Amino acid sequence: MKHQGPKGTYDVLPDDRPLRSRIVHAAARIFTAAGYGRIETPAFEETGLFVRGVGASSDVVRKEMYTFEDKGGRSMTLKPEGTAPVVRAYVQHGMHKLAQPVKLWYHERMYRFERPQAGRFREHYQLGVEAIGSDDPSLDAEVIVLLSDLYDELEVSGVTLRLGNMGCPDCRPAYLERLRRFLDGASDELCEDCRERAELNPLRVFDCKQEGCKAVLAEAPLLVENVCDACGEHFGAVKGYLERLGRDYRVDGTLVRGFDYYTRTTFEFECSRLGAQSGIGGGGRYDRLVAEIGGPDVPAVGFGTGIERIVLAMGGGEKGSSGRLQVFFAVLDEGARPLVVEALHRLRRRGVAADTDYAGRKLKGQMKQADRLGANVVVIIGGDELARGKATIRDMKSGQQSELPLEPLDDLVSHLLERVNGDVLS
RNA sequence: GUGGAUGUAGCUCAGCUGGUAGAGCUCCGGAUUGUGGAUCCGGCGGUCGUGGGUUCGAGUCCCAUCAUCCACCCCA
Repeated sequence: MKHQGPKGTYDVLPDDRPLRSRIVHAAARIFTAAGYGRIETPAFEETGLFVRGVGASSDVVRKEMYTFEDKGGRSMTLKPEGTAPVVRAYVQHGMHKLAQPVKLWYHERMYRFERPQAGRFREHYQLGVEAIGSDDPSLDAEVIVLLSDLYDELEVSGVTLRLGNMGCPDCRPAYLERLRRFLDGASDELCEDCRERAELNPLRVFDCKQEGCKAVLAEAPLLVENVCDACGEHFGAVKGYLERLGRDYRVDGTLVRGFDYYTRTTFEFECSRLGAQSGIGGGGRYDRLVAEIGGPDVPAVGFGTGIERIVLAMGGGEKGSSGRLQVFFAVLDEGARPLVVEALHRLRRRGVAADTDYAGRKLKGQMKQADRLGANVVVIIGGDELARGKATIRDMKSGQQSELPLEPLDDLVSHLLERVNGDVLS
């Protein structure tokens, strides 16, 4: 093959559309009902936005960004995640002067330079929301329930929710110090990776799957249990709201998310139907991020969820037909084509899906094509019809046929419009 | 960046211990001088991922390379 799509990318073909549209429409409806307005941000941003926002120590920034220099010598990066760009837009457009919180949702492509595998791509789509300008715990719950509602609406089964608490700049450093001391004490029993993690980003050791490390970590102090009173109370309130809304969750002290900006509530939805990449969506509170990138010191909370993973969890394989045709013109005599071209145009302008044969098929082939396209009505114009100034109208469901005059075209078009409108209503 | 598996027709795949490529589906046509979804028949379609090597001969064996998939890592 001469060319193929870049590694880790894929094409969305017409038959993939119905399922994807259903997902995005469900999200739009659910987010809109909760007062979220849609925002779109550029495909790329200044590299510095992600370095400062996502964090220089995160894997995403260290080795997964699509970074390039533009013709003006500026370093740009294809966005690897959705929160930093939205926050940048919030600051740039002075949204802190609007009524708070400002609620935004997005549907965007993200880019990360990773080795592809099941449910992981170099270009992927995410749906997400960001609620900026409030630290009310009910907003944390709102955001979590919004995502949970989306999965419910789409009937994604096998989804579970894990909750964590990252604390705040007042209490986390003390905990990290304590964890580091604990890890130092047990460093003989840790794997090489974990000893390295203990230095760089100690929380990451909780991700380790090595049995030896897991045994050690079972005894480790957990951040959820060592936050300050304010963070503890906030977390308690979030849990209370979730319970009131009837959402099951599991508090998981080992839940660690990949971005550095999280504070207090973090959460992750996992789906048993996914494979190794079991996370289907997640997010959390990021009370320091807006200030970090140069905006006012306002708290915020949000999530992102991957379209590909939702598709996978929904069974992915089921493809729908990309569209249903209403009227098909079977042309047997090229003399009829000018008339057909005009009739098609008029029907289409009225919103009727109409098509004809362009491949020189015989009548049988054209009927087959009409059937494939799901046409309700076929208008047959052959030599006979043309000579008599008539068109044969065939109802594809009943097989019944009748004739109509070809001229005036207005009458033929009105008749067809009436017919398909009837079909739509029935 | 690391490990494993796999690369044959547009799609899904067969091809035994090396002898020069097949099926099903799709598409087009015929059986039905101008009528769809069923059946039967026929046709189109492949430098067997690529490049070397071994051999009289390689889809089949060896090496390299590329790609895809799965897993690690990390995340959606």
